[in-house]
Amino acid sequence: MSRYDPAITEARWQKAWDAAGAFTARRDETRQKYYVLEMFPYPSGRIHMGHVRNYTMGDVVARYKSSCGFSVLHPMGWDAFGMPAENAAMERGGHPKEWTYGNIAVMRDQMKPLGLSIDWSREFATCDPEYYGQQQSMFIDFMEKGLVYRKNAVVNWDPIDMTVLANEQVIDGKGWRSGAVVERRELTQWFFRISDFAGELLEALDGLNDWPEKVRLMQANWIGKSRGLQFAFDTLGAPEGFDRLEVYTTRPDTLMGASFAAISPDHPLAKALETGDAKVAEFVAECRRIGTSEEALEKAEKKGLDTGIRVRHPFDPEWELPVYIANFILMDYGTGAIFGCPAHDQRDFDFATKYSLPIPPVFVAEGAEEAALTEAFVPMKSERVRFVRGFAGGQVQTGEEAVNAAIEACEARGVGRGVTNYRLRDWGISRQRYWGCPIPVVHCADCGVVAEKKENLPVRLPDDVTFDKPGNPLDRHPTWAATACPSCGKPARRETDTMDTFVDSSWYYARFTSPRAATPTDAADVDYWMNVDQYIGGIEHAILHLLYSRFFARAMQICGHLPEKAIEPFNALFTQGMVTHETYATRGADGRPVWQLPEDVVREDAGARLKDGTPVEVGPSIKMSKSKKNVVDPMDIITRYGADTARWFVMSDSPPERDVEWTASGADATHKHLSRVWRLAHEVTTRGAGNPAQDEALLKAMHKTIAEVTAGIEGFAFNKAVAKLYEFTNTFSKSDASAEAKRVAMLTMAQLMSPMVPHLAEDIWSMLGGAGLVAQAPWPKADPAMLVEDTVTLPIQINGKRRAEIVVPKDMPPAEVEKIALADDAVIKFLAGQPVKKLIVVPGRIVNVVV
RNA sequence: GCCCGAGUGGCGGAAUGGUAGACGCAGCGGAUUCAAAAUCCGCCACCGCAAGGUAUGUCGGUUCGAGUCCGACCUCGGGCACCA
Repeated sequence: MSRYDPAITEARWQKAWDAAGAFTARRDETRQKYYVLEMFPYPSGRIHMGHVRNYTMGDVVARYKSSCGFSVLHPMGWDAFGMPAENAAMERGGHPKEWTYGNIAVMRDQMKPLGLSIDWSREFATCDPEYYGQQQSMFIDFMEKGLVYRKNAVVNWDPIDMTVLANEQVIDGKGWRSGAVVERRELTQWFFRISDFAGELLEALDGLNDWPEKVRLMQANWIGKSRGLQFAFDTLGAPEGFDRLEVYTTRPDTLMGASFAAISPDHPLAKALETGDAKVAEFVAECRRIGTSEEALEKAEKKGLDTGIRVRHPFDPEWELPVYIANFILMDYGTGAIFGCPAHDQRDFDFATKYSLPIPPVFVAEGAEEAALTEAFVPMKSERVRFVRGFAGGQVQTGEEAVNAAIEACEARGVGRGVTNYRLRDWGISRQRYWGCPIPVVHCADCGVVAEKKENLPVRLPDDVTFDKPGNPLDRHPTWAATACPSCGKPARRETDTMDTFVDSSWYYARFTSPRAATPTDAADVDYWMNVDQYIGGIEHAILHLLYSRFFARAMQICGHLPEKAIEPFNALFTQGMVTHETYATRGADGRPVWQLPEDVVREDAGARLKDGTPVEVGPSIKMSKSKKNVVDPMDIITRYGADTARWFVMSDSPPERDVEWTASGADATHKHLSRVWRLAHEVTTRGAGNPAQDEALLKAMHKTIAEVTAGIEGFAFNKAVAKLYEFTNTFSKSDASAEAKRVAMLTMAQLMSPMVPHLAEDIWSMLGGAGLVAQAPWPKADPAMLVEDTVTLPIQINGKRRAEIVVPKDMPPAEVEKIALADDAVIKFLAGQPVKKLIVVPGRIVNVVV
């Protein structure tokens, strides 16, 4: 055979790995463990390029670490609950369970040919009753530890379909199917007390040194610690029970610039006014049509309604401020009520301008005079400003100093108290949907809300459900909810809400350490395998999934399911970029976009069309997603060229943290390169003696490549590792070194390539007589003696511009380098006799002559 | 709107504050071939005949020296708590 045939070869090596049990993770106390995990996939139907990229990256790390002698755990599972399964059932009939397990079977079959070094014996899906039953058991533990509670919270309500909508299902304020204007509606829901951990989750970020700085920053901002003043206004003309209005402000130093107070439409006072005042009721109803997302709220036009109620300024009983209901005040942050200082907050400024309220400045720029404002003056808190209506601290101070002084001054006068607030809200986990983990509690008329007994777990989802009408099938199931109260035994009703799918993904990493255990985790296994040493996933999970997992690990530790060391479950995090693709859409009858698959679109110079000629709108290249249909099927590449080509391709070129735009070109070239390497290896077996005088040069290049590829893999710069391997391929190809040197060099190259293209590497390894499997061979080490160069080429700059270069011995003293540089013909020419003002010699780097 | 990123040849990208464009793709030229495929060799930022000049989204700044550091802006992307 003189050609590389992946179709045969890849299957053969996969069998060989299986036979050797190469990827079965074993608790081996004699070896250091390494747990590498990629964020597990949602079984959407077929694998896409993002999966190939993600899992190949993890595989490179897993195979590399294994070669370095670690006992590696590299598992795979399925994040299998969620809305799309129910949507599919509604659209196409069938059952979410069949749809989900069918997708899993397809995707598993697609992933296996990739040759990933996964321990498939640990596979599970979060919709397996064995998994969600353990989750229910932990929910009950959390209840016992006071980590769970119920309260009212708002949801998007579709008044036509009579169902709760996810934010994604609300488009321009309307339900995606019914088109009805969506309302905010309150429901009693289950919450995890993540906000109790706000301070700890924030502080512990400092210890996550192997997380990207940007993720830590995003999480810190999300948690949003602030120091401020909470105080109460006395009200005038408010309904009974609302004599005082509690507000929270992070800028108490601007209290003398207050011009109004504002409350959230969801504030109890707004609700009290709503019943007796048609205008308030109408305005509040309008506010409730904005939807529940913070984005929608912030983007909506800022509006308010004067309630007629007034509050007294705490420092001046004669000074009255109007109380507005304003659509931009969040009930979930602070007290749901604020005072507005338009001079120093742009949003308040716009509001005051709109409703003709006064705009008294509190401070001006240092050295400036008080003047009418055309926009809010909002300096950095660290900037010094001159207070013209201050009441605390010196006249000139920074915002920060003023805030602290104001809190002290207010506390001294008995106006409120300094409090630390967090933006982080408790985690609402109730979903009014079928395809999720049932919340294991029972509602009893006598006993109230009671946890299910653990021996009755799992509370299984019923199979006989229908999706022909909107709403929660569990709610309308004739018998499922009927049960006996675990406490008194009387007839009672099950909770019909299921859990947020983020719960499922908040502990799967721990379950992988003992996936069949009869308890959520097994002490010996979590102790050996935790933490995840390297976690890899999309940047889109930077906040929610990762924060929830950090919370969950703490909660599990409290309940005895994780050791203390695992409260930060991910030692190192790598956020890969996304695979993006252009989007294609035609227009539906209602004018809404109808997304089209790339494979159905014919791209033309002027635009794009469907195969039947329908014009297609081409949208920007964005994250591949099922909902936008801008997905490309990697299986085409695998069947045509083999898995190694797909793997090498996604590791080349783009740095892993950067988004990569998928284009069809390039796969062919990748395949050519791999064939070339194989051919070069094959030639080694047939060539003549060669020229031993060239051996050293080839082996030096080999050791340099070992160092560079190792550094590339360690540093998650796979694209650079690949580039260095290309370079070495060229060097190898041109070298006429001896047969033995070439054999050694090629064996090493196969090893260095093996994390990326394991099948090809095995083939070359066995062809050249390598011992055993390359997958189990120890990683090569670069010989430092072979990396040393004797001379160095120094560029010479004149006034920062490169004009010449000199070759000097590596360790030449700077004084001698200076002499040689100044004696250089090109340098003399460019200096043209001008005196040298300064001469900078950076040893081994550069010479700069300043004239 | 708020928080976080990214922007370098025709394209993907490389570059501890030290020769901008490694490596790859595409393109061009050549060898081989009856011809092709495959393979191999060479060229390849822009302007300029050249000397040389201009170039890392834009505008400023720090520095002997800036793609890299600082400030402002522009564009694109991610997240915004019920998409996963």
